[in-house]
Amino acid sequence: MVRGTRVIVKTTKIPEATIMRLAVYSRFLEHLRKHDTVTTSSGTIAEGAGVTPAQVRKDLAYFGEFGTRGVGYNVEELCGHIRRILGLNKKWPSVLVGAGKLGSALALYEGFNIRGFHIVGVFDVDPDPVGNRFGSIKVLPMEYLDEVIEKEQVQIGIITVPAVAAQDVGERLVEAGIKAILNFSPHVINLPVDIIVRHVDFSLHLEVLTFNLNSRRTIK
Amino acid sequence: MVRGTRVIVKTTKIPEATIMRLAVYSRFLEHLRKHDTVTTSSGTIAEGAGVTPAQVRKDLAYFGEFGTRGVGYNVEELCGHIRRILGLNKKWPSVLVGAGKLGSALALYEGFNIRGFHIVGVFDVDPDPVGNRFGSIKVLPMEYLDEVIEKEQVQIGIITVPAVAAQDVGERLVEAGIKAILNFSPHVINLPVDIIVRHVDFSLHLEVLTFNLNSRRTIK
DNA sequence: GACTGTGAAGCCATTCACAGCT
DNA sequence: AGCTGTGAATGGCTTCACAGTC
Repeated sequence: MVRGTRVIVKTTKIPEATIMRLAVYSRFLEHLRKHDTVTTSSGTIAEGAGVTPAQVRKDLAYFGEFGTRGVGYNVEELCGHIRRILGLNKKWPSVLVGAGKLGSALALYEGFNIRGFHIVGVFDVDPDPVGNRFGSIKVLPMEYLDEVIEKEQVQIGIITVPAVAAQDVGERLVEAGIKAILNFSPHVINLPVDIIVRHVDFSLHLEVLTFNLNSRRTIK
Repeated sequence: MVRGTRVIVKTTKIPEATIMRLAVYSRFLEHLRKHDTVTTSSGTIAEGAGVTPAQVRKDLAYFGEFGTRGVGYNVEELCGHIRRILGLNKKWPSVLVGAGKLGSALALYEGFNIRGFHIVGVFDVDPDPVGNRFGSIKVLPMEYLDEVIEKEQVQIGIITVPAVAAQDVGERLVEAGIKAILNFSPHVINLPVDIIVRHVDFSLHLEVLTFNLNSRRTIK
């Protein structure tokens, strides 16, 4: 124990799976809100999120007591709580590196902007797409990376370059001051431990499907 | 116990996380193979995949003994084994429903075709994009779904429609004989238990990032 | 000496079951 | 009666540590 430390560190480690589910709950709650539902229950949320009611309650319990016993949860209120927990009450400007097919789709993808993430810069090493425009954003050469990141206070970087370039781009982003990275390339990247990195690889999920299709047929 | 049953069901449940990691290992092994590496070790694979050596060995142990004690693994051989386990030795034709930005990016994404998945049909309910072409594939109206699925023996469906349409499209795919679904829409879908469904939602991952950025700053 | 394969231990997440509130 | 919040129990995944092999 460090003497004199006044900061109370929440020692309860929250499972990452819980965070992911909270995000799913928030989606479902927004859906309910749109349909003017005022009150809901752990059972209803569970069904909408594809989990068990006990799971919903446990997940929420990590952060406080948001419901009323015997009654349930106020949709509007719970939705707000979860959004605040996830940090969705703030704006999160981000930069995207890799202006290929996937990159352009993500840059234009409405789903991102809707939820508080907006891409303030798209970059590419390859001079070819530079100068092109994706919606209102134009693709810039890598030289402008530091400038944009500092000016717009960007903390999040999205990588959509081919596998071979991923590691380099990751390091480049860290140099430029990025704190968290979403890596869509099919290559694992190694960065300092204080950088939050998440690897999102579609084909990985496809391979889980083929594994299951395969073994299911074998067993039958 | 059912009398007379001769089928030996492998009771060892394999963790889904193991399958996902095997897919990552196979990527790294292919990378090694390209660089003409003949032999490797659990330590090297672990580093390339961002896990521990023990984890690599445990994962492989579910399926057999592929290495040589004191020596390591033959890259070519292990790669083949894993590919066979995941079912990647076969072709997996698939259909994609939802010809929006994300759908078109995925249909054109080289990463898919490379690994044995190829999209044999792109569909959309909205008549607008129908008739457009994504590379060599043209977007068809939903009426042709059953025909294509049967003719091409398709088992995998990819959903890239907006949230509101996801459930309907899922049911439609199941009707048409699809056995496994990759759902890219931001809405959980409920389908019969014998259908394998995986939900891939980018913004979920972004929200994990913002949660971490948020709580990190609070603790500091 | 190096590295795999594996039972056992440890750890973490989910589920259960019930007390507590409305 | 209905539904939340939670300690306890369960189950499952990961890590450890070492015997076995080259």
